[in-house]
Amino acid sequence: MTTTVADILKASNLSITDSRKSILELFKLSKGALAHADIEKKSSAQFDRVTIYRTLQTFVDKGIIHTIPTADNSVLYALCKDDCSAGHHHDNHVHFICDSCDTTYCLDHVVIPEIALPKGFNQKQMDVVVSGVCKNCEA
Amino acid sequence: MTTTVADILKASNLSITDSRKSILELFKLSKGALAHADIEKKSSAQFDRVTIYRTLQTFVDKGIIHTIPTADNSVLYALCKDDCSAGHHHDNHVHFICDSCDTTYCLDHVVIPEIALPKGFNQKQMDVVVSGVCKNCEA
DNA sequence: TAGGTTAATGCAACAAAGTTGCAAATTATT
DNA sequence: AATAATTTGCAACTTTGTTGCATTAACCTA
Repeated sequence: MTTTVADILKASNLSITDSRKSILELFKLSKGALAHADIEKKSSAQFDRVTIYRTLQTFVDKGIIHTIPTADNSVLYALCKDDCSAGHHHDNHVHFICDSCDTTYCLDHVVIPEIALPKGFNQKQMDVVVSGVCKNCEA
Repeated sequence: MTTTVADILKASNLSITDSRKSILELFKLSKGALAHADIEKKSSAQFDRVTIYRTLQTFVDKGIIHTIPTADNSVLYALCKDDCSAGHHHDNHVHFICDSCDTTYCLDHVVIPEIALPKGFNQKQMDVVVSGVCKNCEA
């Protein structure tokens, strides 16, 4: 039942390499969105900048992660959830980014009300990114 | 009721300068979102790159324009509606990005309800980005 | 499991995007 | 009109992302 990162890579016909395993592991552990900078920090100079860029791009292409655009022009990456395709459209991520410590939180329990789009607009995914000060930095 | 660009600047306590007038004029003429590059082009090397950056930043700070997230991680700027004031961006409308044509829409009339964050989380800004298929691509 | 093939990595160099300090020029104030 | 306060432009720099190519690691077949 436990899907290993290797399984995910295999399922996408990707070679199983150290960098891919590590980076994918990071996503599984953080359970939230990550910026490119986060990954560079957390993998502690283990991999080349270029490798990380290419790995992220590969994951996006294969549908393992997706990008979240934000207004401040930073890109976030998050794991695509399986139940997304299963019709269970609760892919409504709420991510909170702390301006102070730069941590990204995945606020799973925060519910977003349905949003009524104008006619003709077909919603596939919704990303909500809130920024401010988190509970740890709110001294 | 013709509000000149000078009026807008004055209302925000900004000095009336050539660059600010020209750039603000561009927004009024285009009646849509502009990228930094657009402004550099359209003002035909009239102003320094840095001046444009700073002017846009000033406008954002004063609530004259706001940034729009896009799928390809470029920043777009658009005029705020009248009820935007400095510091108090009533800019909580939804942005819709079409997966098919990559166009970003400002859905001005779709208002986002307040979202209750967990204790200790202090909200400063919120971006809601919906992606899917827009009315033009929905053939 | 050894050996050849394919794919991924790391390096270097580059390109683009954005920032900062400071002197010169412009705008506002009296 | 003269002075004070902003704003601009320049230069240098940082950050972010990209590309080509040689090296290395992963995969596949026998």
